This record gives sequence, structure tokens and C-alpha cells, in this order.
Amino acid sequence: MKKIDRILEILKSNCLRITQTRISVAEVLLKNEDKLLTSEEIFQLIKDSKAHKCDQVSVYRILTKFVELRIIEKNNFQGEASKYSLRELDKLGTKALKHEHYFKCNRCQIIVPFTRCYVPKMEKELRESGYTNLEHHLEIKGLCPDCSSS
Amino acid sequence: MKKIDRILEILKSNCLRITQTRISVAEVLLKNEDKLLTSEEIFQLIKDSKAHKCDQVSVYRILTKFVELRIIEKNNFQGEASKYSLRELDKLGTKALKHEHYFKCNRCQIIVPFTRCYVPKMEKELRESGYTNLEHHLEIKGLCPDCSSS
DNA sequence: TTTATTAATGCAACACTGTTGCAATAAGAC
DNA sequence: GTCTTATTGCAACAGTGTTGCATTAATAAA
Repeated sequence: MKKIDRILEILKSNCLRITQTRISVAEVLLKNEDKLLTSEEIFQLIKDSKAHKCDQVSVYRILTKFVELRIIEKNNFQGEASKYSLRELDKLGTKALKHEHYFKCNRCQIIVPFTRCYVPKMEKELRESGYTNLEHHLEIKGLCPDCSSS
Repeated sequence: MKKIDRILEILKSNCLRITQTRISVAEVLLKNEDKLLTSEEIFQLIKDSKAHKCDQVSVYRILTKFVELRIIEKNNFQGEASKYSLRELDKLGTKALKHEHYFKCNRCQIIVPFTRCYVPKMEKELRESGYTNLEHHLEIKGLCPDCSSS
């Protein structure tokens, strides 16, 4: 099954309408799966495509809804606009948590996701102390190899 | 040596003036060492004390300066105003990084700092790949024990 | 296919956090 | 006490995001 079809399926099963704006947002996210996009960037890409005109507010509302439906992830970096990215196909609409672990270069601003994760150990300790429903956000910043060597 | 004296010493050694507003900000932070305060809260506490009147903008500027001078730490939580806290006496003005590891309850909003940290392992891997000047921010959210059991 | 219903949208206005420019004030050097 | 200028207060602005409400369009029903 294609991702776009799964997204439409999720909308339908939640009694939400398949609107042009929702399709446009989904398409932009699909075309930029390797990136983290801000609401503003998504809005501009829709505008540029000229396929359909819409309002920035609608983009905000749709992104908020998509996060609720677990279609996308919202990633926050200190003092910046939230960045969004599509979840993997098999996790679309599910409660499976995506790990949010990013390195961000303080110079060239590149954002590199990384997969190794030791946080579960900390979460295990918290769970053993009575904490529940744990989720986390980890952000490592510094200089990437390119910026370190120049 | 007292913390307040060390703060004034840092200001002097950086050729910055000891002003009433800077003293007020330092005093509020000292009186609330166990908490993380927002700029707005610090401003209100100064206003309430009536010891001295000042502007919100000055508080912003002073906090920014104090962060630069490594007198305080700036802690960011998703979509919220930055929260500030004094550093430990022996770390005031030094480059020693404070670990920022917080648990935040999604229900009662309590923020609990925790000390155990596995992040250095991730940072070690990044350093071995050529990354430098690493710093991090980790935020774990969920329900605290009290909220979990009620 | 047309009509009716109402979810979704566009627009304007607002809210929150934080920043900037500049004239007035006050810290502290002399 | 006077002078210099760092610091402040004020007003205005900027970025991100939200809310209320009248209009539009997606979809169910006729």
C-alpha cells in the first residue's frame, strides 16, 4: 500500500474529509520525506506548486490534526518553529513512538537524525519509580564533521 | 564565598555595571533556586517585591547576558517560554556544562530534574565520527507517580 | 444529478515570547 | 561633584501560532 493511500484511509476512518488542502500538505510532506519542514516551508511549497491556493492557518490546523492522527511527527528545536516529518508507512496512525534524536550543527544548521539510543535505560529507571506514559525528545548540538574541520 | 558575591564578581570582571535591576534578577533567582523560572515570572517577582521597579525588556536582556556569562542556564520546553535557573556555585562563570535532563508531567506540569545520564555514550560515538563542541538537551515527558496512580 | 448538511477553510484579529532602536537615566571613574 | 557611557524604559516590531466567525466546499441523502 502506498503512503498517500494510507493517509487518506486514516482520514476517512476518522470521519475527516479528503480536501484539496489536506492532499496538498500530504503531497509536500511526501516529496520531502528526507527533510524536516516547518509550517511556513510547507505553506510556501504549496503556494509555489500553484496546484492549489490555501491559507497558512489551514496548514497549521492540518498539521496539528495530522500529529493527532499520528501521520506526522512534530519536532521542536530551541527557539525555532516546529518542524514536521512523515512517519514510516508501518507506523502511520499507530501509537508506536518514533524516536526523536537529532544532532544539529550550530554553524551550518544541518540536522542529522541518529538511531542509536540509550534513553530507554533512563526511561526504564523512571518506570520503575512509578512514572508512566513516557515519551522523550533529545537534541544534541555542536559542530558537524565538515564544520569541525574548517 | 556566597553565590551573590560570585555573581557580582563575574559582572565586575567582565566590566559590567552592578545595577539595581541586575541585583534584583540575581536575588529572585537565588530565592527560587529549586525552581525553573520564566522571564515573565522573574519580572513579576521583582515587581511584587516592590524593592525596585523595572521593565520586562531589561529582564530579557539581563537573562541573556547572564546565560552568556554562564551564571544561569536556559532550559527550553516545547512550545513554552524559556525557563532559567542558577548554576551551582562552583560552576558559576565556568565552561562546565550542566546536564539538562528533565522529566515533565503532562498532567500536573511538575518538572523533575534527574541526574543519571546515558547521553555521554551517544556523544562519544558522535565525537568518534568527527563531531565536536557537543552539548545536549533531553526532555522526558509522561505522567509522574502521583498522576499515574490517580 | 441536485440538494442539504456541516466540516473545513479563509480572513482578520489576537496572544505569547522575544527583539530592536533610541532617547533618558544612572553607575562609577575621575 | 562632574563626566562618560553602559544600562534602562518605552514604543514599536517580529516570528510563531491560535481563535472566532462568516463563507465555501466535501459528502451524504433525495
